Amino acid sequence: MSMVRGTAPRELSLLECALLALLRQSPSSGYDLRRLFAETPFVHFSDSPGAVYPALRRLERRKLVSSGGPGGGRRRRAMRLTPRGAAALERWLRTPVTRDELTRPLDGPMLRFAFMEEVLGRPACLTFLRDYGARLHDYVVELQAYGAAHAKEMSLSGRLAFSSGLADFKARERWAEHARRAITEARR
Amino acid sequence: MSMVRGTAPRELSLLECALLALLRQSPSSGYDLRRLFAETPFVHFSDSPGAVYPALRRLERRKLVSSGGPGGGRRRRAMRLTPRGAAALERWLRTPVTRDELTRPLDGPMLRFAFMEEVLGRPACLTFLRDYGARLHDYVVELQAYGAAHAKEMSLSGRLAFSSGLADFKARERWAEHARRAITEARR
DNA sequence: GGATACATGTAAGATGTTACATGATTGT
DNA sequence: ACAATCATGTAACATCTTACATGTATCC
Repeated sequence: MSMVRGTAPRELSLLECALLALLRQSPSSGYDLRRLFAETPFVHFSDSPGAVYPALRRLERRKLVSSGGPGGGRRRRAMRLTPRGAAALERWLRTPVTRDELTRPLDGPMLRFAFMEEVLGRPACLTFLRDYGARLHDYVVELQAYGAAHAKEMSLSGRLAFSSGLADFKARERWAEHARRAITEARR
Repeated sequence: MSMVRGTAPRELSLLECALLALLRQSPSSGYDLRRLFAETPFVHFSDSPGAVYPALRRLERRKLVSSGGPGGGRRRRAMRLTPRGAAALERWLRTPVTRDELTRPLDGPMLRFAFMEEVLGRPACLTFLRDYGARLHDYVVELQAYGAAHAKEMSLSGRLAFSSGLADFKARERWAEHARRAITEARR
């Protein structure tokens, strides 16, 4: 029963929206998009075939993207935006920000840390923070290398979004250092 | 290779790990946990019954949590950690941080912004950033109020994790301001 | 006894994961 | 012809979402 979803202009998933945006930049095959997701540390989506190909078929079914022909066999099929797809992309981009979009679940490391003191004690927290900080540093270096190599190809807003992600990780690296001091200096 | 998922010590989901940690703090019913998720802006998981109750049943099936009796009817069933559950919690907390745990998908607003200039142009970016900044500010205020009210009940590592989340949103608010200046001052 | 809040759960559907299957193209 | 790589897709499974169904306790 119930209907509701399954009929009308069901909302697009983030992955589907990202695919629309990427296809607007240049027509691409599912394989191209998977490689992009696998190689780009920035636009981070799954490169698994079971995610990308079904998403493309959903967009095609809604006539938001299309390849030229029906594409039999297993030949490469570059998809491109249709006018309806371009309109859907614009609508999505104009969506105002809601509070719910801001709230994100804690990531794994931070969730572990939040419960760590009570279960493992402060020495374990210090060990964890040293490890976490080192990984964050590695990743910041990796991101900076990517940014240096690819900034030229990005739009201004793309570069700014990238710099926001980079700043997030740098800030968290500083936080890890701060947290170590706070734990070291805490009495009791 | 292989590993076959579906047989052995399948990995616990983040939600399941969070449930273990919360049940260690105090035995709770599914309803308690749902309310906690609904009311806490910090440990952000879904409060939907279709997520929480099945997760508890999975943990119970693995003998990581248990209520006293079989709990017939629809009476309240407070679940608590078993020794196995406590061991699983400790194992999870000791998991070292991997690179994959650091990479997170862009959230909705930032993903939209990354593609915005090319499709909608710079004036739309400025409008978006003003809106985004205002929402971020509202949320920072909300988080600070929560922190002021609940810091006393948190452990040191819990407070530090909370402060990390708060710092993330403050940093993004500053970023939005920076991005507006960068776009305003950009030539062309 | 009846309303309301408490409390647990299921059903249908969407999406994502990993592992596998298979067709097409290219280089030797 | 054969192998390697490119390219698309499916199958089985797990989890989460929304909407619904149902039982229990409490208050008047």
